[in-house]
Amino acid sequence: MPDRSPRKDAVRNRAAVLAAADELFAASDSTEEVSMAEIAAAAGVGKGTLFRAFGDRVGLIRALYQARLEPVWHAVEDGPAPLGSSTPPLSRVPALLDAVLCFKLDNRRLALALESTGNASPYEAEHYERWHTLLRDLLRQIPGHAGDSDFAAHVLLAATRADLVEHLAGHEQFPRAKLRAQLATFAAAVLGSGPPAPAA
Amino acid sequence: MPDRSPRKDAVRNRAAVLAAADELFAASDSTEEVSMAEIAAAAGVGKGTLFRAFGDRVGLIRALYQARLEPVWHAVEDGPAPLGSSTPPLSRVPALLDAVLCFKLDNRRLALALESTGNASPYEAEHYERWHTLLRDLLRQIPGHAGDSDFAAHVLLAATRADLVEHLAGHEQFPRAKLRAQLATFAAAVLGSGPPAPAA
DNA sequence: TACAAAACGGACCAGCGGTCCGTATCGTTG
DNA sequence: CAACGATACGGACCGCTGGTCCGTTTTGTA
Repeated sequence: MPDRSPRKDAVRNRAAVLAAADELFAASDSTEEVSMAEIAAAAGVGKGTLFRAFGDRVGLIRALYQARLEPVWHAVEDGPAPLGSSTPPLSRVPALLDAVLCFKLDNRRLALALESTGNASPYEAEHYERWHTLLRDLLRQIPGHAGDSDFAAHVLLAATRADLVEHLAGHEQFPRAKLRAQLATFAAAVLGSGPPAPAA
Repeated sequence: MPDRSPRKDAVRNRAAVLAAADELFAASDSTEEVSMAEIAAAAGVGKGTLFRAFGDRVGLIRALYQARLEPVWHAVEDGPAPLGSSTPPLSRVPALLDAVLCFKLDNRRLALALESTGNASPYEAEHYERWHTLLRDLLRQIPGHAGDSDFAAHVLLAATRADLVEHLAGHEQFPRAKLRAQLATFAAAVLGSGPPAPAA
């Protein structure tokens, strides 16, 4: 019996903090302006509890992010087409990119917070590595695709970066559909290294 | 006489601060760990002086960045081929991207600091807008190029983002030449032709 | 019911970016 | 050269932050 099961109040408080943080982040313009003390107060919990449960600020944000991301990952790993593994690479890649883009659109504040929290590079987070590895391996399987798949995967993912999405969708008021279409077009151009079919 | 010319000690101190900041940033792993007080001390100046000269932290970093960037801009606006405006778009675009990449490689810490300083999105900085506008207009002039030039310009620039460059060149130890070649290949694919021949 | 083990919470801390204002320097004018 | 506004200096000072500590309370088991 190496692990003890966590106590009831601990899990309740953890959930309360998660919920409070989620709400506060969603309500504020920038994540930076929500302090840990505020989150603790909103959750009806002491600061010590908050830090014991999540370690530090990034720990909290990461936990929230992972929770939101989990269903998407599930769809990618076990789900049906076009996200699931039964899809051929040439159509799965755009589907994945679209899913990532939609996720960022739906979780703007959170993604922004995670990708630009102080010092830590988003490229060292393990969820990035998962996306990158998957995408890279798919690109390798596409016959016509020239160039280095590793780098191409990085760039395609960079097209969905939270602050770029925020700039286009938020500051420049691009509608969701337009962004998705542009990303799809761009991905198509990259995938078939020759000139792509005329845009619709 | 709307402007007064600045006092001599003011300009001397400004230069001292700039030099000290430059050195400290270059010496530290992450810009975040260099405090304003340290910079002031290293420059042999009071904190007040520092803040009066640059406004705030981002002001200082931006001033440093602009100073480094100026020669590159000069080469792009008035210089000879392949960066200058006499170059045809199809070969000028890769040259510009390469110049940006090299600049980021040569100024890793600084670029990293500017692109991820706290809250401010790098997409609202005016130097970004200059690059983006130039690149977008060039893309529009390329006949075979399909898709939205505005978005494509964003993505191509995203391929040179400081933290991606840092991840690849620093953490993954990619040699400089490899990165440049990969970016060139990728850009060529986007521009609408197959893989290019040159690989110097 | 007794009693460890685990979790709580908020006073507390060091350090940050940024401000303020009494003092020192500049450079201009007679 | 003297004198005197204007300008810049510098570091004590402020509010606030993320993060820690430890006496107190809750939990669950024997």
